[in-house]
Amino acid sequence: MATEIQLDSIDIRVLRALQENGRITYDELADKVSLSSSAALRRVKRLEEAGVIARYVALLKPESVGLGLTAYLNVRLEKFTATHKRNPMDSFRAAVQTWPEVVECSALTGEMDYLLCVVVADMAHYSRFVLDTLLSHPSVQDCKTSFVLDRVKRTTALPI
Amino acid sequence: MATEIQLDSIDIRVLRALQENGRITYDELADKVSLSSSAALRRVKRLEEAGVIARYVALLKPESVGLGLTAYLNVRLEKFTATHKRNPMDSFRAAVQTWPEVVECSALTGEMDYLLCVVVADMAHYSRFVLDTLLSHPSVQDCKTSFVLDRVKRTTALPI
DNA sequence: CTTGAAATTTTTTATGC
DNA sequence: GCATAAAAAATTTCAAG
Repeated sequence: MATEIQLDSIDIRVLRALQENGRITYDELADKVSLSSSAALRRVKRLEEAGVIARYVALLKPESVGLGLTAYLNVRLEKFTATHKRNPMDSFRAAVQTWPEVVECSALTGEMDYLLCVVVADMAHYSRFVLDTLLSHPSVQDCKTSFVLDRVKRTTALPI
Repeated sequence: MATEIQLDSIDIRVLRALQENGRITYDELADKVSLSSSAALRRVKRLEEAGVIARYVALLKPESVGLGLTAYLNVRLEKFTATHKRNPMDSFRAAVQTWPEVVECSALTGEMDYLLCVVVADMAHYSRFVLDTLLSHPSVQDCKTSFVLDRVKRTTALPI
């Protein structure tokens, strides 16, 4: 799972194909990488076991499940002082995991501490999230929002 | 593919399961949503045809394919003037599609025009991307980078 | 130590109820 | 919606390079 493994050019082609289509059959995959289907299977299993392939997922179209608004939020946390029972960072990170609207959260270099990507139904939902959830959290000092006007590119495929 | 379809509570549970595991078998899925496997299949096919399920993909662990550095870049484009042969916006959007390092690109509200998420091997690779590719593009005026220190949360699962 | 062909098991898909 | 059956795919086995 955690061990670094050596990837040859066939592995890379297998991974590219699976990033493109996670449900490709071993016959099709074998064709693409010029191997037999059993050899293709063995490659895939090895990559799964080594943790190179983390998981397989279905990707949904946000609008078709009623999620029409995406926003990026730069969040700044409170400084850690003796008055706090708990480290604001730990507290915030734990909270983020429980907020379903947050689909991405990264700690960043620069002035703002965290960048969040939030997916919601509409502006009313967004407003409720920021006021009742995010800014109500004791670790959060302030945030700045940018709304997504247009998703120009979005891929889960890593550049390999 | 584009038509809005009505989703009932079983559809939602099917979608949740598939966002979790895109390779779940229809038997397992049927169990989870308390349906027969053929009924589960029909639900999934309907959701695929309606475009609710966009695709199935494998997700890779970035570090295991040698991609250790992620950055968010706020990009500002040149204003459109008569000197330009082409609208900078169109030109930039087309270019972004061809840059494999860019895994996300969104047009945003606010001062900066675009937010890019860029995945690279290391700082040398990042530097080359910014200097030789991004800033060399005629449509790009300037950019500000924030590096990802830690991915606190990252999910492809939409909050349904 | 990896491959590929064939055999076997499991899953997917179509059909009738 | 379900159960069954046929087709397809995944997985195992095993002989060979």
